[in-house]
Amino acid sequence: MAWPFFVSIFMQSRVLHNRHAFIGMPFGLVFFSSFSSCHHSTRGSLVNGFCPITRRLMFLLQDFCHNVIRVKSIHAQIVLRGLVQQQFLANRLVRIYCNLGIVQYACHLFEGIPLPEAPCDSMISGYVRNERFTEALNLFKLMRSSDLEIDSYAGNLALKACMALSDRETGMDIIKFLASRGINNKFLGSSMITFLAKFGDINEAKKIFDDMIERDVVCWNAMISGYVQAGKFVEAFHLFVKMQACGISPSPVTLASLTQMSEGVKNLKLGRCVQGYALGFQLGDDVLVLTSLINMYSKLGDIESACRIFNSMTIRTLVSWNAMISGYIQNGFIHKAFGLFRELVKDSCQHFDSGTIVSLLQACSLGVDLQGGKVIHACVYRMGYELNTILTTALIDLYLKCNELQLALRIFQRMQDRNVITWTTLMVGLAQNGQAEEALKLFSQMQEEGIAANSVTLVSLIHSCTHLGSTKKGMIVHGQILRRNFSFCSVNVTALTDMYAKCGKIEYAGRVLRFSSVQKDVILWNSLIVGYGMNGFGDRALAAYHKMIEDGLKPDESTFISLLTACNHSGLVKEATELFHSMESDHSIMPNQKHYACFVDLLSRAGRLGEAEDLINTMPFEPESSVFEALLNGCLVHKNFDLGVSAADRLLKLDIANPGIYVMLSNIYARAKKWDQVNYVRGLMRQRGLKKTPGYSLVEIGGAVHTFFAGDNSHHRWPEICILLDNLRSEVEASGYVADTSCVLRNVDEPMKVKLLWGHSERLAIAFALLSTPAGSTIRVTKNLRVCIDCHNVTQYISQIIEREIIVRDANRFHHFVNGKCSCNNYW
DNA sequence: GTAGGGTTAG
Repeated sequence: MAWPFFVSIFMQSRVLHNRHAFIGMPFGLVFFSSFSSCHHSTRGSLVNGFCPITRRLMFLLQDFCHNVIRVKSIHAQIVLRGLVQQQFLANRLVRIYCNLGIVQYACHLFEGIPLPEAPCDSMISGYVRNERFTEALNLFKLMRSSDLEIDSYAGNLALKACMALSDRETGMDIIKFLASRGINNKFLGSSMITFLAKFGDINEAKKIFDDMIERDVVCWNAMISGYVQAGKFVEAFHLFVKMQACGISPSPVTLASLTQMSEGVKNLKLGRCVQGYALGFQLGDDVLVLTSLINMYSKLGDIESACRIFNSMTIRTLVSWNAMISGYIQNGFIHKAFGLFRELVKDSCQHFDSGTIVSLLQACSLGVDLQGGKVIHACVYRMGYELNTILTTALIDLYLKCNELQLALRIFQRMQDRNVITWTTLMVGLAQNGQAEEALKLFSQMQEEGIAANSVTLVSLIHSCTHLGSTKKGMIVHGQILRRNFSFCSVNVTALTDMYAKCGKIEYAGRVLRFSSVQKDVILWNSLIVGYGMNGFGDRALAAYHKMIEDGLKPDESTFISLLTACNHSGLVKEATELFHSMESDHSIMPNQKHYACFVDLLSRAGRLGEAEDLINTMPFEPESSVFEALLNGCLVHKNFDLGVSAADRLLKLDIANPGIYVMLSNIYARAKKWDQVNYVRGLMRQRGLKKTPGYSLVEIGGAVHTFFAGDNSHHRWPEICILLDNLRSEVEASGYVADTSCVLRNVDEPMKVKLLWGHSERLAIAFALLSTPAGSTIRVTKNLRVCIDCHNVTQYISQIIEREIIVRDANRFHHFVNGKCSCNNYW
């Protein structure tokens, strides 16, 4: 609705611009020439020299700079009066649009003005403010190549853009360029310190800091903050002390850095000390300090202190309100957050900005509150904020979290101005809604539009590849990570390790780790342990655990989940029992519900149902449904009817809406051939509106992922698949395979059971892979549920007959079939 | 309207 309006303004501005050139607008030209010849610092005094209309427009812009609709109408007046060429007005408009987060308006306005007079500085600042760093750098390059006047202002902003883009090279180039122009003031010094600190060159930064002849409080702050960002809290604190010894008193910014430090070390006591310092330095009522304290307290979970500070504040900025609102949200007080918002708007009659709305939208996302989100969405439109990229991205995120895919896509398609984060949000959301393939397609589309992926984008893409079981696509993303220099980032390396391990290429996972210089943290080790476990290498998982301890790292709760699962898959009951007991005695980690569920799963799969039951009865807290689920599953495998039924009974009291329980219970009855009970349980499921998750298998051929459901004849090569499966069936039967129909838990005759087995999705996927890949190549299939015992048997035979390696990843482990055998040894 | 800094989307 607002976009065509702007286009019309834009068109007019171009027309006027041309007219301007020929006819000349008296006021515009007079003031324009007086501006271009005068020095920056004298501009302010000229404001009063403007004609009354210009002056009035300028004041109006100032007064209504937060109201998009009013700004647009003032903009229209400026255009109609032919004043758009006036540098002062254009400058202010560009700045206001950028502040409102509507960069494209500013951009069009900017492009309509010939370069020498264009408000380059404001535009560069607007780009940086809106995180459009590439555009900022491009403009800076343009300024350089057009030989425009460049001072430390634009230079510093360009340097900031380089920091955000992790582009060290360009940054160093800019520093050299500024030096060659003789620009070397304290502004640049501080920026350089920040720049080098951001790139981990904290020692280089310290050198510059030490070499500076005159150091003001800003320089000290830059250095202290550099240390805080680098996690060097001791050095930061020493510098803080030294600064005072040099006779420089801390500024509000210094104290803000110190509160961040308390946040970094997660030390509430230190935070309280900083608050004490603030009082000592007469900064106890500074907005900046108090706001950062609110932030620190709410991040550390002390919402009462945050609240107390907020209530005591005599002056509050919008940022303070936003910090408090977001603090409430982070601590789960959603209603209080909305209450505060109401207070802000109604009682205090203050304006709110996109930041406020973003926090509220986040609250809706967390609580999956679609209704609340829609109200805010309407509000966004009423305020004219629909073109703000951050806000719209938050809306897309909300709709995706509420599973409203269509709404999210519609907003995305209508968006004029999409950045990396917008694209990434959509990719993550699609993957979470089970559309990983769409997410990957979106990546190519994003690249076509010339938007560069960042580290978060790449991590989300790797997750999608993992989900699809596609190493081919994963390797393309891996290439991007190497090319874009993200291989030092432990999150990326962890995602890669996880992807290779979960796609059955455990040797690649090991190689990624060997060749990366990344500092291994617990999460990275955990992902490797999970990988080994899933691939059936319980011994290697244990070895990795011991190596990790040797390296001096402390295992965490997930380490033990990964280890217990690994032992479970490899049948290492003794080792698991030892680990489970060592948790508390050696590492002071109390086993939680998940640990108990894992251990019960392991015991009951190993047939030690009595021990599992005893363990549950001696648990120090009430067991959750996951614990009984593990026991129930064990009962199903080991055909313990009575214990199974009683476990299901307790389970249904805890979790009545979990379809998995009904399926397991009906399977237990089916095993005992109690078909009446089976029908009763199935009827109960239907009655309660619960649906069983359908099983499916995926196979990737030439970059395309093919999905098969059981008995699914919709694939375009279905006739060939049928023929191939028939042939395979006679061959495996000739080799001695006998169908094990125990897993077909339906009341049908034997031949029908066998027929159903041959329709299982993994067999269809394997047959299709055989049709579409060259002889001798490895076949990889991914299944969402567990592979059944008969499919497991038959795949062993198939691997022998066709002389191929077949890798099947199911819901929780890997099966490598080679020469008629499976790596997992034991199918439970 | 320049550096250091408090809130906000992945």
